[in-house]
Amino acid sequence: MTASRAFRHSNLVAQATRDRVLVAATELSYVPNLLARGLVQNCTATVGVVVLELANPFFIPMVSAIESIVSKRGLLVITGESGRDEGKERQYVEQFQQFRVGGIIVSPTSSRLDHLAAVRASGTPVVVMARQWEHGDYVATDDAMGGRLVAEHLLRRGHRRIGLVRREDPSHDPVRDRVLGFRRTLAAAEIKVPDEWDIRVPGSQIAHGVEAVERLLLASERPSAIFVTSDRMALGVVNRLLEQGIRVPEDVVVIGYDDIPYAACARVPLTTVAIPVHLLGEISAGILLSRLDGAARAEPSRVLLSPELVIRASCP
Amino acid sequence: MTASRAFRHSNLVAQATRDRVLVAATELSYVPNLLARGLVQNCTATVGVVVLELANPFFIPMVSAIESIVSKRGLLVITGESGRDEGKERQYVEQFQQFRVGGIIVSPTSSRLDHLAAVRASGTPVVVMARQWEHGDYVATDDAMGGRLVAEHLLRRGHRRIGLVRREDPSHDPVRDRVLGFRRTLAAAEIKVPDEWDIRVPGSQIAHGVEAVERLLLASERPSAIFVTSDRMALGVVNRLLEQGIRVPEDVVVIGYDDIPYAACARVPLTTVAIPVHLLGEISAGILLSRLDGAARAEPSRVLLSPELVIRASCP
DNA sequence: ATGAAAGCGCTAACAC
DNA sequence: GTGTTAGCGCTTTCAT
Repeated sequence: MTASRAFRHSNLVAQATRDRVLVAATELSYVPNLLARGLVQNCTATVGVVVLELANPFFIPMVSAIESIVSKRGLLVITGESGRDEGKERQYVEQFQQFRVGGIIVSPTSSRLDHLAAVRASGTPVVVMARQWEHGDYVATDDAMGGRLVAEHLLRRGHRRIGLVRREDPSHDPVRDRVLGFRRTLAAAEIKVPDEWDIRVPGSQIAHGVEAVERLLLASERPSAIFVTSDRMALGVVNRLLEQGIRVPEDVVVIGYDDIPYAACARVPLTTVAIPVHLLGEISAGILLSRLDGAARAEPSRVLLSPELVIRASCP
Repeated sequence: MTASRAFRHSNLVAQATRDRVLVAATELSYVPNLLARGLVQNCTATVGVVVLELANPFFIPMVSAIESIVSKRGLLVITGESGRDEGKERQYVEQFQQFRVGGIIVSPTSSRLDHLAAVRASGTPVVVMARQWEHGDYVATDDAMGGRLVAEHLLRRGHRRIGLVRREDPSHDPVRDRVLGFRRTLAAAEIKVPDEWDIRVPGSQIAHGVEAVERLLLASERPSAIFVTSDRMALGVVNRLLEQGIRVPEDVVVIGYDDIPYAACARVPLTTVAIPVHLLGEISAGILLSRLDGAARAEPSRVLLSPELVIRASCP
């Protein structure tokens, strides 16, 4: 018992005794068993995090920020990648519960969040990241606004023949909202993106941007502007356009989304929408920690961050 | 007891009984407690991973590959970021042990690996990633060879006035080995990098590349070629050179290292050294799994992967 | 095919 | 400031 107290830095143990315990522990190369503690307390000093993709510059800063913040409190981070598969997401959340993590941060695949509500109801704090959540804490960005910023910029520059490249992913609201805000703003100026310039690709890698251009160039005419819903794809779009002898921005302007660090170093530096990804992680972690500190019954925190247009050479 | 068996799909339980158990479990919204199991078995279905930086395109594919492979076996991944701080690295490894992880994969900060030897001796499998390890399993790349490839290419192109930009990090062997192989090959051609062209910066971000150029341009003369030990920095180097009106590759050629996906989309597409980062993670995970499958006492696996020169516009 | 008993290493609650 | 007791939920072992 005294040993247990010594290890937890309880002040109910004399300094001398504590020292003796610690010395003995070293001699015996004793390693505390956090599982046993977790069993008793029905909770461990861990945070489970599920994102759509680990190897994605959109999510990396979030995971990194979370890790950095919670590790300062001695919490470990368990990561999971759902790969946009709702089943996998559920599985991770369930597995986290089986391990009795202290809290969970999820960037959900779809807007069906009932499994998260259940977890929350069972007492484990849950924060939804990069998407809104009616029934609990979330930290998201205003994606419709981001889409609007893009459209407004294009309209200001006088573009009317506008194309769109986006990941085919009906359930992923953020992209849907970007497109929604974009379309709505264009519609107000009586502009519509024709179907042949509305390209959907199956992923958001650089290569998918390349693929998108190939399909876009099959159209009878060429747009004067292209909105690409992620910078990674936009990099591929610009590269492929240049390879085809189409100049950016002289012949076609391109606007991306996310403002990844590489956007400024691109073949043609990208005009894009910056979202505070690091903040998303930071604030999510902060909310989770406050829940762990006992704010369990407080009202849900609803945080909506604003994106910003960053103007560079690809659409000056 | 029967319930326990039912959950582990033991075939010592009748199908009918199993079904009844599972139904009852759902009704009671029972969640198995993996901590209790871990307490009994003194080991959990988890893998601890420590890397120098999570938000680094060098490590991301490794973590992602590890996650993808071990998750197929139902193992969770606990991630830690040492930030090149040996103390933090040790702390993570210790914490992993306290949680009785099944195995550990570390990309170590320094070449002092005694703490890992101790862990291994205590029975937890350890794989060292991206660095060689005399006393245990490792998966690394031949960094000296990478440096040699760069030097050979520059020599072939007739460069003799050569600069070097690298992260200041004496303990990080990979960078040291790149520089070593590079220098040795140049020395064989009786070329030396003068001190004023040997720039050390405190980090490996894009911004540190920018900083490096500023310091390089203070030198009395300008080199005709620059080797930058990571692509992220090289992106900053190229950007800054162009901003200064110095053309790449006409005035100065630049060679990077890592071949991150963005290298091909850079302002000037980067000539660089490709390292199979995904394989590093994949093979590390494979070795760890084989250890968990009982190959505990087998000889250490020593895997050394070869880098490849990728020639693009920044040094054709 | 099922169950009973014991114990994994810890902490909460309660003595002293 | 220190020790005792009990029990967290599971698996191992042994019995039936």
